[in-house]
Amino acid sequence: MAPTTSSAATRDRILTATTELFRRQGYNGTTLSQIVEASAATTGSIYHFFPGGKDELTAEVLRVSGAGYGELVEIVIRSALDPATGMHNAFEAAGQLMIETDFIDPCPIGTIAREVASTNEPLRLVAADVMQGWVERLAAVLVDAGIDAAQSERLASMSVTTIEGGFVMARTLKDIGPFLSAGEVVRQLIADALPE
Amino acid sequence: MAPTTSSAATRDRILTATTELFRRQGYNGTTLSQIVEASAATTGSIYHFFPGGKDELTAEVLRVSGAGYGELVEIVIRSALDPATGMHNAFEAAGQLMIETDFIDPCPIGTIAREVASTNEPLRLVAADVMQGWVERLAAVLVDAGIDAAQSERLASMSVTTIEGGFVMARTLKDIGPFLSAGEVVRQLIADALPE
DNA sequence: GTCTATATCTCGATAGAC
DNA sequence: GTCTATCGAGATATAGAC
Repeated sequence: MAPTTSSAATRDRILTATTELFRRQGYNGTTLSQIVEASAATTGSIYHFFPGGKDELTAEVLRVSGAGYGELVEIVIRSALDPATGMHNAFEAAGQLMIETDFIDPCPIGTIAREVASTNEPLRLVAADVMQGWVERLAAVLVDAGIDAAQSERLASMSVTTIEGGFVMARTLKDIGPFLSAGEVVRQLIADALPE
Repeated sequence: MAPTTSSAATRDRILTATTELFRRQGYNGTTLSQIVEASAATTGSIYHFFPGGKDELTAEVLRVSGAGYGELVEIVIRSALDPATGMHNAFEAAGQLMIETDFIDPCPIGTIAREVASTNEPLRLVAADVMQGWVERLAAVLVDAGIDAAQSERLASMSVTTIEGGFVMARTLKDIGPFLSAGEVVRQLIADALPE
């Protein structure tokens, strides 16, 4: 039972355009009219697909892009010989992306979360779900590599913390040096925890 | 040569109120009329002290509060027996503050930096100066404790990265667990680098 | 599902009296 | 230095034809 082709395409265009705008401008810095223009949709279409307006659209952007980032990072890590190397590769790839995009935010979720955490509880909860999901996903990879559950959870949490902080630093300084050197620390932390 | 009492008080009230609003709502989420109300000033006074409007006021908030945070952290670290313990104390204090304030942002600079990095180059540069200053300040403390210059710079950079990432996590999850456990990792990293 | 038109509100900024 | 009044622009959201 395939969805109507044109509807799906429009909804997707709206989500994609909004994600891209959020990466450059955050949540409060992005307006609906910018989304209308960038997605080549109309105000009517946006409210058709997201009757709750900007906040419902934002929640969906957080969920969809959050799941995408989590999946991407897991794939990068699992395709390496071990998770320490894999995490290192993930930092390298994100750093390369920042260089290539002139330091547009690789992932807007941390920015939006910090923007709305005290003022928009529904959106904060969505962001918290996404971030908790990242930690659990990473922890599962580390458990699969033979690290015990508690240590895996701590390392996974530290990894997400470092990635988020690294984005703040890189984007502000327009320099991936601190980001990559933080990635090297995380690589070592994971390597030290690996069995054998 | 003391400044006019009333003027200085008003200017300070504007800066303080704006910093507080930024901690809850970020840059784009805070309006001039909110600043007027919270500072008990008037539009005219704001433009009198900050002729460049919101952006000039924001730049000054970044500089003043950024210097304040840097000084505070240095004092906390230097008042401990060694910088590893001191850094641990700084994480504990920040965590305590987040609990007490229901997770209002302890420091809005990272949020604002990420909000404006792609859209407001003058403000991005101010934020970069502030952040670079933190790293240099922390590195100097580590050098004083006997760690070589290159290693001190890396550890200082990693510390700021971890603090910023920890703020994102704590504020989003409303849980200081990940923040404190990241602080424990940083404490260990510094302890391992200390001579003797 | 998509479109245009528009309602209602608030934004940042300015003017000019005091 | 501080005040009130207000500007023009642009915000989110809605209405109703198609």
